[in-house]
Amino acid sequence: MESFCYESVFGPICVKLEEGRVCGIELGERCEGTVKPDQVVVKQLDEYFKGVRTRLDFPVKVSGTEFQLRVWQALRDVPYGSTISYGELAKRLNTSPRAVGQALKRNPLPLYFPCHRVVGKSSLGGFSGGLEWKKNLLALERGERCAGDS
DNA sequence: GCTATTAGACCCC
DNA sequence: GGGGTCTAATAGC
Repeated sequence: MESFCYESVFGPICVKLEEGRVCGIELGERCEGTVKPDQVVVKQLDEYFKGVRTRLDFPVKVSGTEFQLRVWQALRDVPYGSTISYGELAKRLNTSPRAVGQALKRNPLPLYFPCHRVVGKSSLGGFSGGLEWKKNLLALERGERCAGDS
């Protein structure tokens, strides 16, 4: 498995590649970096973390059940800077909130599939890379300086 | 197949 | 706000 490390403002990110395509993103993980960082991916991440880019679009390789792919694809319809509840997303996919949560948890490509934009109805919900990331990313998209600022 | 588990939602107190 | 109950997909048996 090829990989490289990207240093974001919120912390390190390990990007995993397969056949030149992104197949995994791990937030908060610093990895060895077996290959030279992919400039296309790095540029998009730079722009995203600067708040310039609202959508990541690089070649990816995803694997999952048909249901999971449907959920992840649906995420890309959630507009930048807004959030959707698990229930609402479930309604769109004609399934249950619980199942949506299961699929999101197994999302191998956070950021690319913006699972941080999915929140619980009366709580933040969870996040695979840690809740701090979710809060930071939402703050970034809402144009705030930093999470927790008052 | 069946059972336990889960990043939710709902209702009731 | 803290318990129960329903829920659908998944992992493990």
